Amino acid sequence: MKWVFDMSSSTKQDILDAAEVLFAEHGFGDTSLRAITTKANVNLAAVNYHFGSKKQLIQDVLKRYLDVMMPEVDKQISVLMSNSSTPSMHQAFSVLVEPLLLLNRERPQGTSIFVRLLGRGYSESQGHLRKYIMHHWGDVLGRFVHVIKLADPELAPSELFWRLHFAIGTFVFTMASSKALSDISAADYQQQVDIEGIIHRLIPYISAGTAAPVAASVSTIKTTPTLDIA
Amino acid sequence: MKWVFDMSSSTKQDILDAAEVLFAEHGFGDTSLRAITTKANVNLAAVNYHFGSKKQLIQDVLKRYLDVMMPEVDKQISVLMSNSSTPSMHQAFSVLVEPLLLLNRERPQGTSIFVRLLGRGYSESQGHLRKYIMHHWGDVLGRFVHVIKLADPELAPSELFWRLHFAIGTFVFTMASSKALSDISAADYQQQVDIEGIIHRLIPYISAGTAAPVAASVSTIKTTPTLDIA
DNA sequence: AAATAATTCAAACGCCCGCTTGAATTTTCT
DNA sequence: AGAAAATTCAAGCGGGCGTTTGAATTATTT
Repeated sequence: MKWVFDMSSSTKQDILDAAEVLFAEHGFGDTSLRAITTKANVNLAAVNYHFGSKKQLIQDVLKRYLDVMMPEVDKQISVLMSNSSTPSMHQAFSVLVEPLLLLNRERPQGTSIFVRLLGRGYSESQGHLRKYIMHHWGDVLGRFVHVIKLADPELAPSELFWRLHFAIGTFVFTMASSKALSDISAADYQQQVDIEGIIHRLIPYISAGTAAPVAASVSTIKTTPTLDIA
Repeated sequence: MKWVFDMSSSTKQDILDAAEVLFAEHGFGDTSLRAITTKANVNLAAVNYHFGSKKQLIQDVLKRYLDVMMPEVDKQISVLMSNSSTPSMHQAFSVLVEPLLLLNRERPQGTSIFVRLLGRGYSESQGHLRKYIMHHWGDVLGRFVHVIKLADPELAPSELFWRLHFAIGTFVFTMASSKALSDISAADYQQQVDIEGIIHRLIPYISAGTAAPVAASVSTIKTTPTLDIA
Protein backbone atom coordinates (compact mmCIF):
# COMPACT_ATOMS: atom_id res chain seq x y z
CA MET A 1 0.00 0.00 0.00
CA LYS A 2 1.24 3.44 -0.91
CA TRP A 3 0.39 6.64 0.93
CA VAL A 4 -0.80 9.61 -1.10
CA PHE A 5 1.66 12.06 0.44
CA ASP A 6 4.66 9.75 0.59
CA MET A 7 7.41 11.76 -1.08
CA SER A 8 10.24 9.42 -0.13
CA SER A 9 10.08 7.78 -3.53
CA SER A 10 12.22 9.68 -6.01
CA THR A 11 10.27 8.08 -8.83
CA LYS A 12 7.18 10.03 -7.91
CA GLN A 13 9.14 13.28 -7.72
CA ASP A 14 10.89 12.56 -11.00
CA ILE A 15 7.56 12.03 -12.71
CA LEU A 16 6.15 15.29 -11.35
CA ASP A 17 9.25 17.21 -12.41
CA ALA A 18 9.22 15.82 -15.92
CA ALA A 19 5.46 16.13 -16.31
CA GLU A 20 5.18 19.79 -15.36
CA VAL A 21 7.76 20.85 -17.94
CA LEU A 22 6.13 18.86 -20.73
CA PHE A 23 2.61 19.91 -19.75
CA ALA A 24 3.61 23.57 -19.86
CA GLU A 25 5.29 23.13 -23.23
CA HIS A 26 2.76 21.02 -25.10
CA GLY A 27 -0.42 21.03 -23.07
CA PHE A 28 -2.06 18.16 -21.22
CA GLY A 29 -3.65 16.41 -24.15
CA ASP A 30 -0.56 16.53 -26.32
CA THR A 31 1.79 15.24 -23.65
CA SER A 32 1.86 11.44 -23.49
CA LEU A 33 2.69 9.36 -20.45
CA ARG A 34 5.39 7.77 -22.55
CA ALA A 35 7.06 11.14 -23.10
CA ILE A 36 6.85 11.88 -19.38
CA THR A 37 8.26 8.55 -18.21
CA THR A 38 11.02 8.67 -20.82
CA LYS A 39 12.09 12.14 -19.67
CA ALA A 40 11.94 10.99 -16.04
CA ASN A 41 13.91 7.79 -16.76
CA VAL A 42 11.11 5.76 -15.24
CA ASN A 43 8.95 2.86 -16.32
CA LEU A 44 5.73 3.68 -18.13
CA ALA A 45 3.56 1.88 -15.60
CA ALA A 46 4.98 3.97 -12.76
CA VAL A 47 2.58 6.80 -13.50
CA ASN A 48 -0.48 4.65 -13.04
CA TYR A 49 1.08 2.97 -10.04
CA HIS A 50 1.89 6.21 -8.21
CA PHE A 51 -0.88 8.49 -9.43
CA GLY A 52 -3.63 6.15 -10.59
CA SER A 53 -4.29 8.02 -13.82
CA LYS A 54 -3.05 10.79 -16.06
CA LYS A 55 -5.85 13.02 -14.84
CA GLN A 56 -4.73 12.65 -11.25
CA LEU A 57 -1.14 13.37 -12.25
CA ILE A 58 -2.19 16.67 -13.78
CA GLN A 59 -4.01 17.64 -10.60
CA ASP A 60 -1.03 16.70 -8.42
CA VAL A 61 1.34 18.79 -10.53
CA LEU A 62 -0.81 21.85 -10.02
CA LYS A 63 -1.36 21.03 -6.36
CA ARG A 64 2.38 21.20 -5.70
CA TYR A 65 2.53 24.78 -6.97
CA LEU A 66 -0.65 25.93 -5.31
CA ASP A 67 0.61 24.66 -1.95
CA VAL A 68 3.64 26.93 -2.27
CA MET A 69 2.01 29.98 -3.80
CA MET A 70 -1.30 30.42 -2.04
CA PRO A 71 -0.01 30.69 1.54
CA GLU A 72 2.40 33.38 0.32
CA VAL A 73 -0.48 35.22 -1.33
CA ASP A 74 -2.33 35.10 1.98
CA LYS A 75 0.70 36.46 3.75
CA GLN A 76 1.22 39.31 1.28
CA ILE A 77 -2.42 40.31 1.60
CA SER A 78 -2.00 40.52 5.35
CA VAL A 79 1.09 42.69 4.95
CA LEU A 80 -0.70 45.05 2.60
CA MET A 81 -3.84 45.32 4.71
CA SER A 82 -1.86 46.04 7.85
CA ASN A 83 -0.30 49.01 6.07
CA SER A 84 -3.29 50.47 4.31
CA SER A 85 -7.05 50.03 4.44
CA THR A 86 -7.46 51.74 1.07
CA PRO A 87 -4.96 50.10 -1.28
CA SER A 88 -4.48 51.24 -4.85
CA MET A 89 -5.19 48.80 -7.67
CA HIS A 90 -1.48 48.63 -8.34
CA GLN A 91 -0.83 47.67 -4.74
CA ALA A 92 -3.63 45.12 -4.83
CA PHE A 93 -2.19 43.21 -7.78
CA SER A 94 1.31 43.57 -6.39
CA VAL A 95 0.46 41.05 -3.67
CA LEU A 96 0.85 38.45 -6.44
CA VAL A 97 4.40 39.43 -7.35
CA GLU A 98 6.26 37.86 -4.45
CA PRO A 99 4.24 34.60 -4.54
CA LEU A 100 4.92 34.27 -8.27
CA LEU A 101 8.64 34.91 -7.86
CA LEU A 102 8.67 32.41 -5.02
CA LEU A 103 7.73 29.70 -7.51
CA ASN A 104 10.70 30.67 -9.63
CA ARG A 105 12.98 30.25 -6.66
CA GLU A 106 11.39 26.91 -5.85
CA ARG A 107 12.41 25.41 -9.17
CA PRO A 108 13.75 26.64 -12.53
CA GLN A 109 11.10 28.29 -14.71
CA GLY A 110 8.64 27.69 -11.86
CA THR A 111 6.63 30.87 -12.42
CA SER A 112 6.29 30.35 -16.13
CA ILE A 113 5.41 26.70 -15.73
CA PHE A 114 2.76 27.35 -13.11
CA VAL A 115 1.04 30.17 -14.99
CA ARG A 116 1.04 28.16 -18.19
CA LEU A 117 -0.39 25.16 -16.40
CA LEU A 118 -3.06 27.41 -14.96
CA GLY A 119 -3.98 28.56 -18.44
CA ARG A 120 -4.01 25.04 -19.82
CA GLY A 121 -6.19 23.89 -16.97
CA TYR A 122 -8.65 26.68 -17.49
CA SER A 123 -9.20 26.07 -21.17
CA GLU A 124 -8.80 22.28 -21.23
CA SER A 125 -10.37 20.90 -18.05
CA GLN A 126 -14.00 22.00 -18.37
CA GLY A 127 -13.91 24.01 -15.16
CA HIS A 128 -12.64 21.11 -13.08
CA LEU A 129 -9.49 23.01 -12.11
CA ARG A 130 -11.47 26.08 -11.11
CA LYS A 131 -13.62 24.01 -8.78
CA TYR A 132 -10.56 22.39 -7.22
CA ILE A 133 -8.91 25.75 -6.56
CA MET A 134 -12.10 27.27 -5.20
CA HIS A 135 -12.58 24.32 -2.87
CA HIS A 136 -9.05 24.29 -1.48
CA TRP A 137 -8.04 27.94 -1.71
CA GLY A 138 -11.35 29.73 -2.00
CA ASP A 139 -10.80 31.67 1.21
CA VAL A 140 -7.49 33.13 0.05
CA LEU A 141 -8.96 34.03 -3.32
CA GLY A 142 -11.87 35.60 -1.50
CA ARG A 143 -9.48 37.79 0.45
CA PHE A 144 -7.73 38.76 -2.77
CA VAL A 145 -10.98 39.73 -4.45
CA HIS A 146 -11.84 41.74 -1.37
CA VAL A 147 -8.60 43.72 -1.72
CA ILE A 148 -9.39 44.42 -5.36
CA LYS A 149 -12.83 45.65 -4.35
CA LEU A 150 -11.25 47.99 -1.80
CA ALA A 151 -9.06 49.38 -4.59
CA ASP A 152 -12.13 50.12 -6.70
CA PRO A 153 -15.39 49.95 -4.71
CA GLU A 154 -17.35 51.25 -7.69
CA LEU A 155 -16.65 48.18 -9.82
CA ALA A 156 -19.68 45.91 -10.14
CA PRO A 157 -19.07 42.27 -9.08
CA SER A 158 -19.91 40.87 -12.50
CA GLU A 159 -17.57 43.36 -14.18
CA LEU A 160 -14.87 42.48 -11.66
CA PHE A 161 -15.32 38.81 -12.49
CA TRP A 162 -14.63 39.44 -16.15
CA ARG A 163 -11.67 41.69 -15.56
CA LEU A 164 -9.96 39.28 -13.21
CA HIS A 165 -10.19 36.66 -15.91
CA PHE A 166 -8.87 39.15 -18.42
CA ALA A 167 -5.93 39.57 -16.07
CA ILE A 168 -5.39 35.82 -15.93
CA GLY A 169 -5.43 35.73 -19.71
CA THR A 170 -2.84 38.46 -19.96
CA PHE A 171 -0.60 36.56 -17.59
CA VAL A 172 -1.08 33.18 -19.20
CA PHE A 173 -0.48 34.22 -22.78
CA THR A 174 2.51 36.33 -21.85
CA MET A 175 4.11 33.49 -19.91
CA ALA A 176 3.32 31.04 -22.69
CA SER A 177 5.14 33.25 -25.17
CA SER A 178 7.65 34.66 -22.69
CA LYS A 179 10.71 33.19 -24.37
CA ALA A 180 9.78 34.37 -27.84
CA LEU A 181 8.78 37.80 -26.54
CA SER A 182 12.00 38.16 -24.54
CA ASP A 183 14.05 37.25 -27.58
CA ILE A 184 12.30 39.82 -29.77
CA SER A 185 12.65 42.43 -27.04
CA ALA A 186 16.37 41.78 -26.83
CA ALA A 187 16.86 41.80 -30.59
CA ASP A 188 14.64 44.75 -31.53
CA TYR A 189 15.00 46.98 -28.47
CA GLN A 190 18.31 45.82 -26.90
CA GLN A 191 16.37 45.12 -23.73
CA GLN A 192 17.09 42.06 -21.62
CA VAL A 193 13.90 41.00 -19.86
CA ASP A 194 13.55 38.15 -17.38
CA ILE A 195 10.50 36.79 -15.62
CA GLU A 196 10.71 39.43 -12.92
CA GLY A 197 10.91 42.17 -15.53
CA ILE A 198 7.88 40.78 -17.34
CA ILE A 199 5.86 40.61 -14.15
CA HIS A 200 6.68 44.22 -13.34
CA ARG A 201 5.55 45.21 -16.81
CA LEU A 202 2.35 43.22 -16.44
CA ILE A 203 1.25 44.75 -13.14
CA PRO A 204 0.69 48.32 -14.42
CA TYR A 205 -1.14 47.00 -17.48
CA ILE A 206 -3.42 44.74 -15.49
CA SER A 207 -4.00 47.32 -12.78
CA ALA A 208 -5.03 50.01 -15.23
CA GLY A 209 -7.18 47.57 -17.19
CA THR A 210 -9.00 46.32 -14.12
CA ALA A 211 -9.63 49.85 -12.85
CA ALA A 212 -10.77 51.15 -16.24
CA PRO A 213 -14.11 52.95 -16.55
CA VAL A 214 -16.91 50.68 -17.72
CA ALA A 215 -18.10 51.20 -21.25
CA ALA A 216 -21.13 53.47 -21.24
CA SER A 217 -23.20 51.46 -23.70
CA VAL A 218 -23.01 48.85 -26.37
CA SER A 219 -23.53 51.35 -29.14
CA THR A 220 -21.28 52.09 -32.08
CA ILE A 221 -17.83 53.59 -31.91
CA LYS A 222 -18.70 56.88 -33.54
CA THR A 223 -21.07 58.08 -30.82
CA THR A 224 -18.64 57.35 -27.99
CA PRO A 225 -16.60 60.43 -27.14
CA THR A 226 -13.04 60.20 -26.00
CA LEU A 227 -13.12 58.46 -22.67
CA ASP A 228 -9.58 58.26 -21.45
CA ILE A 229 -7.70 57.26 -18.36
CA ALA A 230 -6.80 60.17 -16.14
CA MET B 1 -28.24 7.85 -57.30
CA LYS B 2 -29.95 10.86 -58.81
CA TRP B 3 -31.06 13.72 -56.57
CA VAL B 4 -34.07 15.90 -57.35
CA PHE B 5 -32.26 18.98 -56.10
CA ASP B 6 -28.66 18.93 -57.16
CA MET B 7 -26.73 20.57 -54.32
CA SER B 8 -23.56 20.35 -56.45
CA SER B 9 -20.30 19.49 -54.70
CA SER B 10 -20.71 21.19 -51.33
CA THR B 11 -18.59 18.58 -49.62
CA LYS B 12 -15.69 20.95 -49.11
CA GLN B 13 -17.89 23.63 -47.59
CA ASP B 14 -19.70 21.09 -45.44
CA ILE B 15 -16.37 19.94 -44.01
CA LEU B 16 -15.26 23.49 -43.24
CA ASP B 17 -18.57 24.28 -41.57
CA ALA B 18 -18.61 21.13 -39.47
CA ALA B 19 -14.95 21.49 -38.55
CA GLU B 20 -15.46 25.03 -37.26
CA VAL B 21 -18.24 24.08 -34.91
CA LEU B 22 -16.35 21.12 -33.46
CA PHE B 23 -13.14 23.12 -33.19
CA ALA B 24 -15.00 25.71 -31.17
CA GLU B 25 -16.56 23.12 -28.90
CA HIS B 26 -13.67 20.76 -28.25
CA GLY B 27 -10.52 22.45 -29.50
CA PHE B 28 -8.40 21.40 -32.44
CA GLY B 29 -6.38 18.58 -30.98
CA ASP B 30 -9.42 16.93 -29.46
CA THR B 31 -11.48 17.09 -32.63
CA SER B 32 -10.97 14.06 -34.84
CA LEU B 33 -11.45 13.91 -38.57
CA ARG B 34 -13.98 11.16 -37.94
CA ALA B 35 -16.07 13.47 -35.81
CA ILE B 36 -15.88 16.17 -38.46
CA THR B 37 -16.82 13.93 -41.37
CA THR B 38 -19.62 12.33 -39.39
CA LYS B 39 -21.12 15.72 -38.57
CA ALA B 40 -20.73 16.82 -42.17
CA ASN B 41 -22.34 13.61 -43.48
CA VAL B 42 -19.28 13.03 -45.59
CA ASN B 43 -16.83 10.21 -46.08
CA LEU B 44 -13.75 10.19 -43.87
CA ALA B 45 -11.38 10.26 -46.81
CA ALA B 46 -12.97 13.44 -48.15
CA VAL B 47 -10.90 15.59 -45.78
CA ASN B 48 -7.62 14.29 -47.11
CA TYR B 49 -8.92 14.42 -50.66
CA HIS B 50 -10.02 18.06 -50.49
CA PHE B 51 -7.53 19.48 -47.98
CA GLY B 52 -4.59 17.09 -47.97
CA SER B 53 -4.26 16.96 -44.22
CA LYS B 54 -5.88 17.99 -40.97
CA LYS B 55 -3.28 20.72 -40.54
CA GLN B 56 -4.18 22.21 -43.90
CA LEU B 57 -7.85 22.05 -43.00
CA ILE B 58 -7.21 24.16 -39.90
CA GLN B 59 -5.23 26.67 -41.95
CA ASP B 60 -7.99 26.88 -44.55
CA VAL B 61 -10.53 27.53 -41.83
CA LEU B 62 -8.37 30.40 -40.57
CA LYS B 63 -7.78 31.75 -44.07
CA ARG B 64 -11.51 32.03 -44.64
CA TYR B 65 -11.76 34.28 -41.60
CA LEU B 66 -8.75 36.45 -42.40
CA ASP B 67 -10.15 37.18 -45.84
CA VAL B 68 -13.32 38.48 -44.22
CA MET B 69 -11.83 40.27 -41.22
CA MET B 70 -8.75 42.10 -42.44
CA PRO B 71 -10.40 44.18 -45.19
CA GLU B 72 -12.96 45.28 -42.61
CA VAL B 73 -10.16 46.29 -40.21
CA ASP B 74 -8.64 48.36 -42.98
CA LYS B 75 -11.99 49.96 -43.63
CA GLN B 76 -12.62 50.79 -39.97
CA ILE B 77 -9.19 52.37 -39.66
CA SER B 78 -9.99 54.59 -42.62
CA VAL B 79 -13.31 55.60 -41.07
CA LEU B 80 -11.65 56.48 -37.77
CA MET B 81 -8.79 58.43 -39.34
CA SER B 82 -11.15 60.43 -41.53
CA ASN B 83 -12.98 61.57 -38.39
CA SER B 84 -10.05 62.28 -36.11
CA SER B 85 -6.31 62.61 -36.45
CA THR B 86 -5.87 62.19 -32.70
CA PRO B 87 -7.87 59.09 -31.74
CA SER B 88 -8.21 57.93 -28.15
CA MET B 89 -6.87 54.53 -27.19
CA HIS B 90 -10.44 53.32 -26.80
CA GLN B 91 -11.24 54.44 -30.30
CA ALA B 92 -8.06 52.86 -31.63
CA PHE B 93 -8.88 49.39 -30.32
CA SER B 94 -12.51 49.81 -31.27
CA VAL B 95 -11.57 49.49 -34.93
CA LEU B 96 -11.35 45.77 -34.17
CA VAL B 97 -14.89 45.45 -32.84
CA GLU B 98 -16.82 45.52 -36.09
CA PRO B 99 -14.38 43.19 -37.92
CA LEU B 100 -14.61 40.67 -35.07
CA LEU B 101 -18.38 40.82 -34.96
CA LEU B 102 -18.46 40.44 -38.71
CA LEU B 103 -16.90 36.99 -38.27
CA ASN B 104 -19.66 36.03 -35.88
CA ARG B 105 -22.28 37.08 -38.39
CA GLU B 106 -20.50 35.13 -41.10
CA ARG B 107 -20.60 31.88 -39.12
CA PRO B 108 -21.78 30.69 -35.70
CA GLN B 109 -19.00 31.08 -33.11
CA GLY B 110 -16.91 32.68 -35.85
CA THR B 111 -15.19 35.20 -33.60
CA SER B 112 -14.27 32.65 -30.97
CA ILE B 113 -12.98 30.18 -33.53
CA PHE B 114 -10.86 32.77 -35.26
CA VAL B 115 -9.23 34.16 -32.14
CA ARG B 116 -8.52 30.69 -30.80
CA LEU B 117 -6.91 29.68 -34.07
CA LEU B 118 -4.84 32.84 -33.85
CA GLY B 119 -3.67 31.90 -30.37
CA ARG B 120 -2.69 28.40 -31.47
CA GLY B 121 -0.68 29.68 -34.37
CA TYR B 122 1.03 32.19 -32.13
CA SER B 123 2.35 29.75 -29.55
CA GLU B 124 2.66 26.63 -31.68
CA SER B 125 3.51 26.41 -35.36
CA GLN B 126 6.98 27.99 -35.23
CA GLY B 127 5.82 31.35 -36.52
CA HIS B 128 4.55 29.87 -39.77
CA LEU B 129 1.12 31.40 -39.29
CA ARG B 130 2.65 34.68 -38.17
CA LYS B 131 4.65 34.87 -41.41
CA TYR B 132 1.59 34.05 -43.47
CA ILE B 133 -0.39 36.84 -41.87
CA MET B 134 2.46 39.36 -42.08
CA HIS B 135 2.96 38.50 -45.75
CA HIS B 136 -0.68 38.79 -46.71
CA TRP B 137 -1.94 41.41 -44.26
CA GLY B 138 1.18 43.13 -42.96
CA ASP B 139 0.18 46.51 -44.36
CA VAL B 140 -3.15 46.51 -42.53
CA LEU B 141 -1.47 45.53 -39.27
CA GLY B 142 1.06 48.30 -39.81
CA ARG B 143 -1.75 50.82 -40.14
CA PHE B 144 -3.30 49.52 -36.94
CA VAL B 145 -0.08 49.92 -34.95
CA HIS B 146 0.21 53.44 -36.35
CA VAL B 147 -3.24 54.28 -34.96
CA ILE B 148 -2.23 52.98 -31.54
CA LYS B 149 0.86 55.19 -31.63
CA LEU B 150 -1.31 58.19 -32.47
CA ALA B 151 -3.44 57.42 -29.42
CA ASP B 152 -0.40 57.51 -27.13
CA PRO B 153 2.65 59.10 -28.76
CA GLU B 154 4.48 59.08 -25.42
CA LEU B 155 4.57 55.30 -25.22
CA ALA B 156 8.05 53.96 -25.94
CA PRO B 157 8.19 51.44 -28.82
CA SER B 158 9.51 48.67 -26.59
CA GLU B 159 6.74 49.24 -24.07
CA LEU B 160 4.17 49.33 -26.87
CA PHE B 161 5.53 46.03 -28.10
CA TRP B 162 4.91 44.38 -24.75
CA ARG B 163 1.49 45.89 -24.26
CA LEU B 164 0.18 44.91 -27.67
CA HIS B 165 1.14 41.35 -26.86
CA PHE B 166 -0.55 41.68 -23.49
CA ALA B 167 -3.63 42.74 -25.42
CA ILE B 168 -3.41 39.76 -27.75
CA GLY B 169 -3.09 37.49 -24.73
CA THR B 170 -6.14 38.94 -23.10
CA PHE B 171 -8.15 38.35 -26.24
CA VAL B 172 -6.89 34.85 -26.93
CA PHE B 173 -7.35 33.51 -23.41
CA THR B 174 -10.76 35.07 -23.03
CA MET B 175 -12.00 33.61 -26.30
CA ALA B 176 -10.45 30.23 -25.53
CA SER B 177 -12.37 30.15 -22.25
CA SER B 178 -15.35 32.12 -23.47
CA LYS B 179 -17.84 29.29 -23.06
CA ALA B 180 -16.74 28.45 -19.53
CA LEU B 181 -16.67 32.12 -18.55
CA SER B 182 -20.09 32.77 -20.04
CA ASP B 183 -21.51 29.81 -18.15
CA ILE B 184 -20.08 31.03 -14.85
CA SER B 185 -21.31 34.54 -15.54
CA ALA B 186 -24.81 33.22 -16.16
CA ALA B 187 -24.77 31.00 -13.08
CA ASP B 188 -23.18 33.39 -10.59
CA TYR B 189 -24.45 36.76 -11.80
CA GLN B 190 -27.58 35.83 -13.79
CA GLN B 191 -25.98 37.63 -16.69
CA GLN B 192 -26.21 36.25 -20.19
CA VAL B 193 -23.11 37.32 -22.08
CA ASP B 194 -22.50 36.69 -25.74
CA ILE B 195 -19.43 37.34 -27.83
CA GLU B 196 -20.45 40.91 -28.47
CA GLY B 197 -20.79 41.52 -24.75
CA ILE B 198 -17.38 40.04 -24.09
CA ILE B 199 -15.75 42.16 -26.78
CA HIS B 200 -17.29 45.32 -25.39
CA ARG B 201 -15.96 44.38 -21.97
CA LEU B 202 -12.52 43.67 -23.39
CA ILE B 203 -12.04 46.98 -25.20
CA PRO B 204 -12.04 49.26 -22.11
CA TYR B 205 -9.73 46.86 -20.28
CA ILE B 206 -7.23 46.61 -23.11
CA SER B 207 -7.39 50.32 -23.86
CA ALA B 208 -6.72 51.35 -20.27
CA GLY B 209 -3.99 48.74 -19.89
CA THR B 210 -2.20 49.79 -23.04
CA ALA B 211 -2.36 53.47 -22.10
CA ALA B 212 -1.30 52.89 -18.49
CA PRO B 213 1.60 54.85 -17.00
CA VAL B 214 4.87 52.96 -17.14
CA ALA B 215 6.24 51.60 -13.88
CA ALA B 216 8.99 53.83 -12.50
CA SER B 217 11.53 51.05 -12.03
CA VAL B 218 11.92 47.31 -11.61
CA SER B 219 12.77 47.36 -7.94
CA THR B 220 12.02 44.57 -5.52
CA ILE B 221 8.66 44.30 -3.87
CA LYS B 222 10.05 43.23 -0.54
CA THR B 223 11.82 46.52 0.14
CA THR B 224 8.88 48.72 -0.70
CA PRO B 225 5.49 47.02 -0.41
CA THR B 226 3.74 50.34 -0.99
CA LEU B 227 5.25 50.92 -4.42
CA ASP B 228 2.64 52.60 -6.53
CA ILE B 229 2.02 54.54 -9.66
CA ALA B 230 -0.06 57.68 -9.60
C1' DA C 1 16.73 -15.64 7.14
C1' DA C 2 12.23 -16.09 5.87
C1' DA C 3 7.93 -13.83 4.94
C1' DT C 4 5.66 -9.99 3.45
C1' DA C 5 4.90 -5.80 1.30
C1' DA C 6 6.19 -2.24 -2.01
C1' DT C 7 7.96 -1.14 -6.28
C1' DT C 8 9.70 -1.80 -10.96
C1' DC C 9 9.52 -3.97 -15.28
C1' DA C 10 8.48 -5.78 -20.14
C1' DA C 11 4.75 -6.88 -22.60
C1' DA C 12 0.47 -6.52 -24.18
C1' DC C 13 -4.66 -5.03 -24.65
C1' DG C 14 -8.21 -2.43 -26.79
C1' DC C 15 -9.12 1.90 -28.67
C1' DC C 16 -8.91 5.81 -31.60
C1' DC C 17 -6.10 8.46 -34.46
C1' DG C 18 -4.58 10.56 -39.30
C1' DC C 19 -4.03 8.94 -43.51
C1' DT C 20 -3.98 5.74 -47.74
C1' DT C 21 -5.78 2.62 -51.17
C1' DG C 22 -8.15 0.98 -55.13
C1' DA C 23 -12.42 0.21 -56.76
C1' DA C 24 -17.13 2.14 -57.54
C1' DT C 25 -19.65 6.04 -58.76
C1' DT C 26 -20.78 10.56 -60.46
C1' DT C 27 -19.70 14.55 -63.21
C1' DT C 28 -17.54 16.79 -67.12
C1' DC C 29 -15.94 16.99 -71.62
C1' DT C 30 -15.80 15.74 -76.62
C1' DA D 1 -23.21 8.26 -76.08
C1' DG D 2 -18.65 7.22 -74.74
C1' DA D 3 -14.18 8.48 -72.85
C1' DA D 4 -12.01 10.91 -69.28
C1' DA D 5 -11.72 13.23 -65.14
C1' DA D 6 -13.34 14.17 -60.62
C1' DT D 7 -15.26 12.57 -56.53
C1' DT D 8 -17.04 9.30 -53.12
C1' DC D 9 -16.72 5.08 -50.76
C1' DA D 10 -15.63 0.96 -47.60
C1' DA D 11 -11.87 -1.02 -45.82
C1' DG D 12 -7.61 -1.11 -43.78
C1' DC D 13 -2.73 0.40 -42.51
C1' DG D 14 0.64 1.70 -39.11
C1' DG D 15 1.06 3.95 -34.98
C1' DG D 16 0.39 6.27 -30.53
C1' DC D 17 -2.55 6.48 -26.75
C1' DG D 18 -3.90 5.36 -21.52
C1' DT D 19 -4.14 1.55 -18.96
C1' DT D 20 -3.59 -3.29 -17.19
C1' DT D 21 -1.23 -7.43 -16.02
C1' DG D 22 1.63 -10.73 -13.78
C1' DA D 23 6.08 -11.76 -12.97
C1' DA D 24 10.66 -10.07 -11.34
C1' DT D 25 12.94 -7.26 -8.20
C1' DT D 26 13.79 -4.49 -4.15
C1' DA D 27 12.69 -2.90 0.53
C1' DT D 28 10.64 -3.67 4.92
C1' DT D 29 9.05 -6.33 8.70
C1' DT D 30 9.03 -10.25 11.73
